[in-house]
Amino acid sequence: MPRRVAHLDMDAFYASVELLRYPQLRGRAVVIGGARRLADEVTDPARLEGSLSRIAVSEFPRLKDYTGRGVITTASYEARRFGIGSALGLMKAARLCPQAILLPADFAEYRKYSHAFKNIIAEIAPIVEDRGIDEVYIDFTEVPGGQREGGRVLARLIQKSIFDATGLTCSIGVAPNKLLAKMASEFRKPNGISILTEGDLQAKIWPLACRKVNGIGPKTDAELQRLGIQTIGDLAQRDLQWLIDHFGQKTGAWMYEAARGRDDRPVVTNSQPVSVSRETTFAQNLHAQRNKAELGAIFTRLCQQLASDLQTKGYVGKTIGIKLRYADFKCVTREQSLACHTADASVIRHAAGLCLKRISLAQPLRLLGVRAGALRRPGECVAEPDASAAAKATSVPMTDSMSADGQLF
DNA sequence: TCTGGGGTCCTTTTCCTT
DNA sequence: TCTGAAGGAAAAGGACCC
Repeated sequence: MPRRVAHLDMDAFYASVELLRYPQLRGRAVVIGGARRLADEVTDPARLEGSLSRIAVSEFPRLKDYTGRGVITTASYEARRFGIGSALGLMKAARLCPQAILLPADFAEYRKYSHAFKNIIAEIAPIVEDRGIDEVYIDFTEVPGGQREGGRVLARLIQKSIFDATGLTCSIGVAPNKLLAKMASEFRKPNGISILTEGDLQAKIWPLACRKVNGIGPKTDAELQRLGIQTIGDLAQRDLQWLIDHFGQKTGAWMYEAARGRDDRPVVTNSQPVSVSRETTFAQNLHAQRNKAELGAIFTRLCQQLASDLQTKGYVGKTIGIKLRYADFKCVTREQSLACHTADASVIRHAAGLCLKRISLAQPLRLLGVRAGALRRPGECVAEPDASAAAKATSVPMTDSMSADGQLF
């Protein structure tokens, strides 16, 4: 039986969920962004007493009225026509479409819908791989009807079931593997189905830009273009050794296979997290000396949130790291392994503090983050006889950014 | 004029041990 | 006792994705 893998992508997921809540905004340019201040305005408890659908369109905040840091998380299709899309700065977006309605992101609500649509899929086709809040891979191979019309019949059933239950639309690509299914799901958006077979490679995949391959980002694409490679077909013309010489063993070999539409990764139904982190960008840049108290409070809060996340998810971490972004956007990270796994806020705070002592804090900061890696379930944690890690944790190189009492903030 | 937050994976560098 | 090579683990950084 030929392998059939589907990639399902919800259409403008966050924006669509918001439109279910605010149907009066249908047909309007709506963007969702990191608008902390606006969260209070729109979700004002007094306002929530009435029906959300009765709030007049004129009452919603506009992009042009927003001042502050942040980027667009996502945009409705109407807003996308103005050139607005994910990761665009809010200030720039405001110039492109000042009248666009700006809503704060409500992740709790999106997660609710995410669970709902994934449960619907799992009832129809049990082998489902989670790829974030609005995407999944589905193995159609053994599912009854999964082979009919190359998978179109089953894809149609899933689309309809999701729409009937949630009012949301999605786009589905079905192909011999995940790599091609992912590309196929982009072909017809929104609410489309695309079927790809191995025979479609040259006609439908090779003319596409290399950037369409999931895994080729802006940097790799720029390098490929510099080498005269524009399309996936161009990439397929290069031999294996040439690609390895230019992009390294792993990436080169992967590109070689990808250009030929080959990908044998399975659809993985249960995956364990590798790390958990919390980070925050400050409303204004902060300075280690001038804003010591504020930074210290933020740092402690991040550690507490991280500990709480670990406990909620049922993990303990052994590697604690921090991330710092300076005003010039340069990023540094430091991490260190503990003698034993932990989900304790004070242990995390202490280890993260030691990491921080190894970084120069002369420049103003715009972001601070804390991370826990090498995760295990608490029961799996065993005491380790090796004391070297514990010893290492106390012998941290000092920098001149450390104050006399050993505390930074 | 800007550029979020939460992840994964890979490569390179550094450090430690033998 | 010192030095250097080799290998592995940990750390750092970067690319990429949603």
